[in-house]
Amino acid sequence: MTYEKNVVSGNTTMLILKLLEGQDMYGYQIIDEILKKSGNTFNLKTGTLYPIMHGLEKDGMVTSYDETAESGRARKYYRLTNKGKALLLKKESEWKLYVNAVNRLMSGGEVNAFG
Amino acid sequence: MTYEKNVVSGNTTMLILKLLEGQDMYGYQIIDEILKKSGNTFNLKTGTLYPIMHGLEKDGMVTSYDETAESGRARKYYRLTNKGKALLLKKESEWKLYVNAVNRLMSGGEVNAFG
DNA sequence: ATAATATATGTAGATAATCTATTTATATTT
DNA sequence: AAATATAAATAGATTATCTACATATATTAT
Repeated sequence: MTYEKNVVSGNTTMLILKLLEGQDMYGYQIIDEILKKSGNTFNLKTGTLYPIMHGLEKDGMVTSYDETAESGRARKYYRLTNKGKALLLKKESEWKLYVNAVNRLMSGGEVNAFG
Repeated sequence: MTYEKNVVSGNTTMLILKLLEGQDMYGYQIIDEILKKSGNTFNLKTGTLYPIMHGLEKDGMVTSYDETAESGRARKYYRLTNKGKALLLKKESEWKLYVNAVNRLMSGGEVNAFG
């Protein structure tokens, strides 16, 4: 990551699921999209992404299928399942709670906007 | 943590430094304050806090001194140093960048409020 | 044509943050 | 007197991400 690893930890799966909510994608494309859409902030490594994708597939959160691009390159596309959509909702809600709690702490305990 | 560990990872040090910016505190107090001010969301464990405090002290981010409370209990208070204040600023700025990047991704890439 | 780079998927082992579980000790409550 | 709360601390486990490597094909530069 462009970031200290520790700042980032834990939300990568949520970001991946969110992208797949929009459309099916292959691994390299997910890395590119996350880099672009985050304003060059999240530079996910293949050593991080592929194991996550394999885990998501094993757990039934995504399914995969192979396709050959016009370029001739073989690509493995991932599609979000209903189970994966449910996990995304859960992770979104956890993320919101977490951000709110941090913001409360960072603004001295009152409810107000930090950032 | 009340949270999945992974959602939380990495920002505990920032929260601790932020509390110490307000006043000197001892370990157990930090855990209590973080729990309260986060709305019972961050239930930091002693096995997490004390090693972090020792690391911060070793790195010159905090200094410590012993005091005995009216209750008779021995407490080890921590005080934020200038170096620690600088680290807090850095971590705050990283946190804001991180949240902005996640929000951008979670709202489909446009700049707009998520949560 | 050949070399270098970009695309694409994958694995093994290292690093680091937090957790669980335990230890020690004193104060308070039952 | 026993149980619980406060207070500090450490050892070892778990887990997310990273670095580094491996393999293969397509594109670009020399």
